[in-house]
Amino acid sequence: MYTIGQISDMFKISISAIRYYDKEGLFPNIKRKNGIRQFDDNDLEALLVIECLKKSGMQIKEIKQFLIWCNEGNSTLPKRLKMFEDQKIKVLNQIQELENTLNLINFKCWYYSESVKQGTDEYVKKMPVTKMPTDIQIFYKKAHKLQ
Amino acid sequence: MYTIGQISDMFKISISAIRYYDKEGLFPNIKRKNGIRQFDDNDLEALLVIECLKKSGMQIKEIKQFLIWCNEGNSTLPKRLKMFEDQKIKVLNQIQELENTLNLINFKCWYYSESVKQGTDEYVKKMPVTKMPTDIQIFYKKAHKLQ
DNA sequence: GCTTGACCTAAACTTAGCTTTAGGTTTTAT
DNA sequence: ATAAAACCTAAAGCTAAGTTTAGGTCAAGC
Repeated sequence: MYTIGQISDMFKISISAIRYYDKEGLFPNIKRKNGIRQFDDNDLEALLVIECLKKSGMQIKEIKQFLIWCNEGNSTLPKRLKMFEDQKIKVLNQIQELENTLNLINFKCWYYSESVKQGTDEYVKKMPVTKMPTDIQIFYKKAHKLQ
Repeated sequence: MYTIGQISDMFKISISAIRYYDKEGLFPNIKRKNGIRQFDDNDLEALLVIECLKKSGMQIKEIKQFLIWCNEGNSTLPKRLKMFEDQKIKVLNQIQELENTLNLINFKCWYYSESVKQGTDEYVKKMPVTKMPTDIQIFYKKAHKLQ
């Protein structure tokens, strides 16, 4: 059994945030003694999943629904499966989007490191695609829909 | 030259959002005719970068700073380079975190697809690590700091 | 016995990034 | 010439995910 302060230290989540999660229904079965929350291993496990789902961009309302399903027993297993399958697709899309973003950032890193070397960006700005490094060319053509 | 409505269609960004970006200083040099905004190719280019930086999690205040630097000429080239280099690291970290999240989601997908097959999760819950599929084992050991 | 520290609640406040509303001007089409 | 469509501003409103504040309870150590 852990107090809210111990949980806060373990997970590096502020006490007020944990109370907020509880208020929003993320610990549907938490025990209390004299009004004081007592977190057990189930609650730790729940918090692990909560952190994961939050990082994947899921909202607290949706996470709450999942925890309600967990409490309803085997009849909700297909719903829980579908939730994770849907979330998997969302995370894969997020990774893809970040990789596209990374390509533009890499292009800008190259652009500015060349410009800094020369003290001006006027030559880099005018540089023909064929004179750029190969990996930069690939991005540049994609972004500008050339060739 | 484009009107705000055309920009909105091109970028699939709401008109009110574009006005908000302008109010926040993301188009420091935009032209007006009779009070009506006239977006030129520089503004299109800026909006491309704005979208990219937003997707990478950068706040509008910081993006504004970048656009101010762009207007200040060559003396700010090193600052702009550093900004993109820092942002690159942040994006790489975000991708790493999403991949960790994906591992837990994959574990849960496996867990629930087995449970759905059996109509209950009691056997999957008790399953020894050595009986899990190899890719699932790898995650499980990592997450539970076994072996 | 009293003070300190850890816990509690309810409610107000905060922040970012917009959207909505209300009222007004300009452009375009008929 | 006029009506509709597209533009404008300023200010208020919204949402999520907390944080802060104010006031109170409870257990432990001195």
